Amino acid sequence: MFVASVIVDIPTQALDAPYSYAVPDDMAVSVGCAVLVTLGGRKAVGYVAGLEEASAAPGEGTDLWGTPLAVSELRQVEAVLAGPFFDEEGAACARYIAERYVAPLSSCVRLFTPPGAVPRVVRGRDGRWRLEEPKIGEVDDRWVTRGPSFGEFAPRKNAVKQQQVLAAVGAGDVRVAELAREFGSVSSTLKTLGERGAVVVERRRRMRGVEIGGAAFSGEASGADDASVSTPSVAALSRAAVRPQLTEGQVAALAAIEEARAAACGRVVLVDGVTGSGKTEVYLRAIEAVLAEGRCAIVLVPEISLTPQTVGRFRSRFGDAVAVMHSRMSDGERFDQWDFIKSGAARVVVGARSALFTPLANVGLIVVDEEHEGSYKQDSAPRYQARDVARWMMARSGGAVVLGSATPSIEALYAVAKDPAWTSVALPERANGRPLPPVEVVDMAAEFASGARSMFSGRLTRALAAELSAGHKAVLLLNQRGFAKFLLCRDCGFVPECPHCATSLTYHEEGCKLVCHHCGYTVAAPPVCPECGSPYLKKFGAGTQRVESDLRALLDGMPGVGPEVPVIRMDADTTTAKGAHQELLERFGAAQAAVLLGTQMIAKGLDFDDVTLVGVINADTQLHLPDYRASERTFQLIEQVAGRAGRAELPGRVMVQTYEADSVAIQAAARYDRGMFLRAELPKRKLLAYPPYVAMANILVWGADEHEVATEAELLRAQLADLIRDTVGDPRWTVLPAVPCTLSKLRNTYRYHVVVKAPLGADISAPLAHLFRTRQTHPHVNAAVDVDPMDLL
DNA sequence: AGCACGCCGACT
DNA sequence: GTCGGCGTGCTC
Repeated sequence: MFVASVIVDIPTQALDAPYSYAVPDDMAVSVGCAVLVTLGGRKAVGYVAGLEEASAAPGEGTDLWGTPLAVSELRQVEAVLAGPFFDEEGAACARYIAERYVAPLSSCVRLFTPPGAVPRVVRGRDGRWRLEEPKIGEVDDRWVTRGPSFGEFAPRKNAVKQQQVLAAVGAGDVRVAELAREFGSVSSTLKTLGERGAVVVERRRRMRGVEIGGAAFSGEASGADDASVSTPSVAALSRAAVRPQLTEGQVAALAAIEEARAAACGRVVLVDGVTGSGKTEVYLRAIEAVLAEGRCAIVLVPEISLTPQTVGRFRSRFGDAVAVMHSRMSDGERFDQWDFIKSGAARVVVGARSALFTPLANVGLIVVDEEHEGSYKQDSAPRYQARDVARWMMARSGGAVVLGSATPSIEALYAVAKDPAWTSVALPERANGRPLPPVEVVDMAAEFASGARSMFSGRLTRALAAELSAGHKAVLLLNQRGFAKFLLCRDCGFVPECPHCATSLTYHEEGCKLVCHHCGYTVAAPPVCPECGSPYLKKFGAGTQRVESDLRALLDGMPGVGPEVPVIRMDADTTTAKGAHQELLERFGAAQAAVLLGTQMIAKGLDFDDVTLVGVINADTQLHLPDYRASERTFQLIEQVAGRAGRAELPGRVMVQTYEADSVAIQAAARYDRGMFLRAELPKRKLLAYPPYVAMANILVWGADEHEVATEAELLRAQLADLIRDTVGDPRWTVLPAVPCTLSKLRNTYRYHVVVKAPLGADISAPLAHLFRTRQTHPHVNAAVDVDPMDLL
């Protein structure tokens, strides 16, 4: 008799612990399976997190918390519904994430299941509980192949369709759907041919989002240099594609990675390489070595840089052994990739943070590219940091972690300095030997003082003219945060705000509307001030649309440039459609001289040889965000965007327009001087007790009634302070007062927060987990913990 | 979350 | 004397 620890899939704090169920002897259950159980008076889906032989002490078992239970009194697992989705290691990982990030166990377990592939328990209109079939499953295509008498069968002269079909099949297997598309209805033709034995129609598993026989990336229009590779065998890997000569730095990086892998204890190698230094080639070689040992590898990439080009680089080296996993894929596509990985045919998974949880066996290396990126932190429960989970996984399974970045996070740099398990290797030079482009800082305050009113400084204008007239390309970054256009009454200072969020509304030229960028609330722009009736409502700031039209006007009047030079705008508005992102980039790539104007999304990953000028229109807008990471982000942004210029033969240049020309973040970025930045930033962090010098957590409290929210936040603060005093008793722990968040109101909910700090290395999660497990939940006010928060907004 | 158990007011 | 309001509390 076995006892199963089941995590019930009901998202409630009160049920968020494993429950024990007896497994009938004739039932085949393994860890990771979805099962049907009865809980209270209802049926529920649960996941098996552990299996134990009914204990030696007769009639007794224990749950994961050690509570003894009489086996004879346990309810039975009623059915196995699906899976297994994970193994013992996966179950341990879910438990780790639940504890570390103070998240519901059920939400952590769900990380491992492909969405839509598990049946759900729902209540019918008759009030009864019943099982609803999964919406997602495998799909088949019908294929036509040559039959035993394919060669002999000769259709009659007037049987045109038969001839067409036979010709098509002769060139290779085809799908029935494809034949039908080309030749119209083919069902009777296929029936006849099938009866004669000329063809055979069979069902084959279809892999959604993957073109047949090839390795094209799905979800986007096919990439410019799409992989045309279909060599699956790992034996063939070493002879695949172009293998460039390695630089000295790359050789050193590989050696460090090999050493870390040999140690087999979750060591971390930070590949600290400037843009274009060939970090990807290092990853590829390291993965080759991992595969040669019979182990597998995961490559994590930030959501936005997961493009066909990125995937193509891995496919061209590892062929069909590459699986892809990211959030823009449909549930069907994810299911197919998940199943493909489960089958054991995939050896490398490339994907966003969720790729950590695919059923890839025997992972020996996890690469986290652009390690500093914020998208590795999930912003809903479980709020895990993929970089840190990767490290936990590799420590458990005896693998290694490779972090790559041109602008490593301060946390990573600190760990390299302090933790012997971390090493770093610098790739200080671009692989092609080109120098990094010089960065000029343009002091916009000085420009303004000298009478210039354009958002394009004289120097940027001259640089644009020079580069574009020479047939080169330019990339202009508009740092939208805090720069969007808003209305301001010159008489009373009134700024229209969103009624649901504590933010000013953004003015949109198109349709003369005011739009909230958080909740989408839209109103017509008022002709006069709603507060005082003044007609002097001034439009402040500049959105991408306005910058685009100003830039257009500027280029049109520019000698040697003119209207033929396209301006391609890339922001949230122009990239909503599926594939629009890719299409815009292709247009930019195909053009002669052109300007790409965009928001943050253009800062990384794009790689065009003929970009010679990068301009940052407004470098300092996010410098003013009230967040402790503001300087770090500004520094990183400038360094990243500068790397877009001069990647090939043509030399590049970078211009950074700013009103804070003297700020350290900007000056240091302009000199590519990380040391200078850190020497200014680290003492501030230390003095104010921010990471990397402390462990930090943020308790978010939100609800519809501001007073209730404030009261609950204060209650939590007091409870936590007491708990820490009683259980930890370390005066270095601090619980800051409950205060409104910077975004104090969002989508009609009021938001407060409580910041907790603990000494480095302390288990900051423990008291938080204890508090959240035992506290009485408030009926109208929600609370959530964010451990290692990315920001405190 | 959902359901039972439970202890007080208006109905057959 | 019973039906039913929804206020705590438990669910392997």
